[in-house]
Amino acid sequence: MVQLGRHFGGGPASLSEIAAAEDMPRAYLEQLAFVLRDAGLVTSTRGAHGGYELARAPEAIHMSEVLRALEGPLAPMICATEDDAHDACARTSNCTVNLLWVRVRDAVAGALEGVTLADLVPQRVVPVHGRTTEPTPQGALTNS
Amino acid sequence: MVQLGRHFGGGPASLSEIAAAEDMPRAYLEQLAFVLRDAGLVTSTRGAHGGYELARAPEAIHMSEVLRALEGPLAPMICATEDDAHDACARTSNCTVNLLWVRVRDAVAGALEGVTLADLVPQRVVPVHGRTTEPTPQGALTNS
DNA sequence: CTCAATCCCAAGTGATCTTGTCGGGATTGA
DNA sequence: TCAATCCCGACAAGATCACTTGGGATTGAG
Repeated sequence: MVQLGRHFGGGPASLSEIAAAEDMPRAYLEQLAFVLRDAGLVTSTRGAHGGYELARAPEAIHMSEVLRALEGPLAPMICATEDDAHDACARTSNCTVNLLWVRVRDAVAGALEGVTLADLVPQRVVPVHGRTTEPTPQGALTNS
Repeated sequence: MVQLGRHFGGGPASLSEIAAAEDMPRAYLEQLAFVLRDAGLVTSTRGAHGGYELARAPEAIHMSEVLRALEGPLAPMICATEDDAHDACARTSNCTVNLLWVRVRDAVAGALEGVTLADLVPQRVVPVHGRTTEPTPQGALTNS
């Protein structure tokens, strides 16, 4: 799913393109794209030559956002949701394990926060003038 | 599930007791208990007054072990399993997201490693003579 | 010895989640 | 107008999770 992100970084792309490149069903990608759009991570242009585009530079998109958008609030367990309405679990009072989950959750959040989309874009050799696969239009892709 | 662990720390307990205390179905607890036993985390004594007991002191049992035993190798995604037979995902070659999952996995493992069963046992007031809530048994919980 | 309490174990069930599929719109550039 | 594209809701197969069923085997107490 997040494979989507990889493909961005270049211009706007239609779902059909992406579907072909990732060989995933187009209809499924649509679903994900809507969610990402609602989350403000991608922008869409409709009509004949429409498609999706990143809303921000890849370096500015933390994977935590993407994951939260796609999979909901990242809680390893109910009773450790991020918006602390944490009386979801009836056992809450006598359940000390909560502490564990919260810690795990924070660890995950931290790891996710530390990775941006840019980190996951495979380096398509920056164009000196060879132009092999993909131009890399604007200043993305600086770090590993 | 892991609630089991909480109840140990005292003497050996029969499943019926634990089931009553946690109000969970006894039969289900059995399943979990077997797994924990196979993993060497608890020992069992059969027969009339049998029951389960921790195999080690609570401070010596990392939650990572418990979780691994109960839920299998902790991989946030297939393609990031712990035993690095990591060509489970057909897309592996062109999939850079793997890096992300590995990082998340390590973060989780770290968090789990840093918490022992003792940290999750609600303090049944250790007999010194004052202490109400949290005696912190021995040098656990030093870091955040 | 007998019996009940307990652990041992495999297989099955039902709800929920994940991963998609389908079908039909709405919007836009050519 | 027409085709390409996004938009959206509802459905379905498969896996997974939490739990149940139905039997054993082992042991201490009477």
